[in-house]
Amino acid sequence: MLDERDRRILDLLQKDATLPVAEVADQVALSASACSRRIQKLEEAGYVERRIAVLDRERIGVPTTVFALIKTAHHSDDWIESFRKAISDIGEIVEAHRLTGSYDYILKVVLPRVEHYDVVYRRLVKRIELFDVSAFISMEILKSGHALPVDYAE
Amino acid sequence: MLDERDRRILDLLQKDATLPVAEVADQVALSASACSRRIQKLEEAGYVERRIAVLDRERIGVPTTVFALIKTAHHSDDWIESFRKAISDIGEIVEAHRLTGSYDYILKVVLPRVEHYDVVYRRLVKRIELFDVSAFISMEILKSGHALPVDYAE
DNA sequence: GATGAAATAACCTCCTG
DNA sequence: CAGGAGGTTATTTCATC
Repeated sequence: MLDERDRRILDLLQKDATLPVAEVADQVALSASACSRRIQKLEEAGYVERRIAVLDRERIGVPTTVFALIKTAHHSDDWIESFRKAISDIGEIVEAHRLTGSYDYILKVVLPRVEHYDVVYRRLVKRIELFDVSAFISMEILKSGHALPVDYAE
Repeated sequence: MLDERDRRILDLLQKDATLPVAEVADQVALSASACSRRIQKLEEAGYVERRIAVLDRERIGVPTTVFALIKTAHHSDDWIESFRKAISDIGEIVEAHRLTGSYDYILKVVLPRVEHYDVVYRRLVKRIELFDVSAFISMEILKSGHALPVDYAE
């Protein structure tokens, strides 16, 4: 369903959505009108989830990243519900996955500084019981991709 | 430097950058022109890093997420350089951090399906020596935030 | 210094050839 | 696919507070 041009278009837009259609058209060797049509099709088909502004971590006051790996003994529906709610309420937790293996959950937490992790940790354990939480502080971001590989898209 | 309106504007745009200025203006009780000016100021001041299209993981063919936690014995400049290069080259690795603590690195990997993790793993260990790699498969995304908390911004 | 209203400019989209 | 008209949206100007 998608050809190389479509993938290229998606890749360009996921890196910079402010690109004028005319410029995208240039880069994929297409006329502006044809390119505009393709972009519309791609959006209608749901390839583009949404368009967002990526804020600057430094400027926005949360330059620090901590990953929290969580083990829990509780797996009741009630507990899970409370946990979900807590995750959703705490803004510093920007990403959360339920895992397989020796840890049950991973949280990505953004903070003004490392010491602030304690505040978030307390806010979390006040609401739910956790068996074990290991915090890993990010010292350096090697790749901060909002970009997905487009090679598998069809 | 920022007031409540500015934070609100940033929050709206980081959730949906397609919002017409007029609508953002409405939500913060401002005229379109005043709002447009504020957005410009915010961009000039560097609060907005960029604007991007977020692609649909399912549609784009990489619905599966795996977190790889890595320990390494090597810390020479050469090794680090090779590691960086590998990370940067492998598209399935969408995020990478250098950590403190019992693990040295964390990678977020996106894949067409779990079995494909092996392909990425082999591609990585072919290029660099790793002491230990633990893979944690995401069974469920509880929060997939591209959104930062704006409360700390000033 | 920041606002709102109106004028201007830029852009996208649709239509025609 | 190229070119241009028409409509929509954003930006700039200007007067005002």
